[in-house]
Amino acid sequence: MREATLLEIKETARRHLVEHGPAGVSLRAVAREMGMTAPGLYRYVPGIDALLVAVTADLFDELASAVAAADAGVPDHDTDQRILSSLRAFRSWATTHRAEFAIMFGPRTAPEADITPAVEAGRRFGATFFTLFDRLLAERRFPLPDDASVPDDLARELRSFADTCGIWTDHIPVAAVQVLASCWVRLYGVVCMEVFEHMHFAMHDMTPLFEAELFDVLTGLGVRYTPPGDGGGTAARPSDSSD
Amino acid sequence: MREATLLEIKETARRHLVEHGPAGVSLRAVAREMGMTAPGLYRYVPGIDALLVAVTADLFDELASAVAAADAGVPDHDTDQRILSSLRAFRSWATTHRAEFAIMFGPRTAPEADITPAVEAGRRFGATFFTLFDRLLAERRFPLPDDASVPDDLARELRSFADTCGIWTDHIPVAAVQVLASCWVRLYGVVCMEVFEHMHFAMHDMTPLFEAELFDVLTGLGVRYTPPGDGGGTAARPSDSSD
DNA sequence: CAGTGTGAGCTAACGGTGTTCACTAAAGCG
DNA sequence: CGCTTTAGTGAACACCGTTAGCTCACACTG
Repeated sequence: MREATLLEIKETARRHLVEHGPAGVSLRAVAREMGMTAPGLYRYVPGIDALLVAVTADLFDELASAVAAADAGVPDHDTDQRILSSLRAFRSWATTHRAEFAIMFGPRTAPEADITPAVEAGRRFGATFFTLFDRLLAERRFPLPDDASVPDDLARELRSFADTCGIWTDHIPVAAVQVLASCWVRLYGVVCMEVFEHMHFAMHDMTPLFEAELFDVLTGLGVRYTPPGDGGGTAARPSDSSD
Repeated sequence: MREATLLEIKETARRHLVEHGPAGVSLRAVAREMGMTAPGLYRYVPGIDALLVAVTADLFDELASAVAAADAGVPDHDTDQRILSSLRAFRSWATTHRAEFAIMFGPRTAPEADITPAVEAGRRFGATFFTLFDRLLAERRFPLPDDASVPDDLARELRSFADTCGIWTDHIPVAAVQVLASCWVRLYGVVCMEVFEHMHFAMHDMTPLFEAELFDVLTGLGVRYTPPGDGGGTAARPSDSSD
């Protein structure tokens, strides 16, 4: 009953989000479309900001599901392909859900205090990759730099990060956490760039650049890269199969 | 006369931007603060969107100036330090001008057609780094991968990118452009992450992570990294001087 | 069954927004 | 002086978020 209405509110808001952009989501419009009036929505949601946060949280779960589905779509033992598939699913979801991605990964507007549901969902999303990375670590795919080579202040921050994200710091060296952070920053950067269209004036298709970054990142991680449509035979550089 | 008024409008808008966030910029408020009424502003600016775009364009110029100043602050011949200083200036400006950075590098809201002044200014900003990178290239600091190793589709996009940005494609191999793009994506990613505070729940000071990325990127470019406060003596890893 | 809550949803209102239109007043110019 | 251009205003329209007070239907209780 009540749950269903809240769900419908969020769904309507999300539709408005994709159709009119983040600024186009308004309580009044959502209410109108549901055959209600704006004040009625206050029975379900404490305000427009909270509604956006709730929608954002749901989106993180949806993205996590999409990534998990891609992960589950390849044989369990094939770690390489699982990672490849998961990361491509992340980008694919991002590029096909630009407005959603914008409110999830774009600049924050609300004060940090009241976005906890969203960061909670974001953490669940991150966990998808953490477990895959953990497996990579267990398989000792790449030479891990010595923990002593990571400076004290960075180590402190990385430990804090790992703790908060539920990575077992006693099992995993800080150097590994740094590698993880570095890889994530790289992929986040290229996807942000693409979705926010900051290169659109100069580069119309960002796929090759993303694939190149993916190749570099994964190679550095000891993971075998295979080009997008490939069944997994040749470990060539991105799109080299066309040469 | 007229120029001055437009300038005052943009300055007022910018102040509102930093004080109340991107959504807090309103024509009415700007006009009120200037002792005018909102419709009067339409003599100078075709609407709120265009005002934001104009402000964004100015911000790119300001950021470019800040970077250029940092660049000019070190001896001309010291390419390493110039790059280091420029990139740190970029991050420094970003972190001290979060709201401004958000509308410059965050998700786009206006259709691409009418943001040309901003992308024009953005290109001027990029040029600062292009010339430094060009110099690095001329000094043959790092082994350049073979052009044949970059896939066709990526090469096409990179050439388009280089052309639009005014990099002489006949002088510079595509592989170099790829290296440049990769480096930029990395630094953009880490700074975005910091300014948008996507890790703030888990990592409170992003300086060490940025410096670590800077170290990695520059090392890969054959540039000698020196820790922030350092005069330039030891080429240690970030913050290692404290050990 | 009568009475009493309780909660969903409404109307009205306040203050804010972007934008348009018709208008005034002043300045420049032949 | 008369005319044109231009800066700026006031009123209006259509939105927005949010609050306060209200109605009405349902459920529960004596």
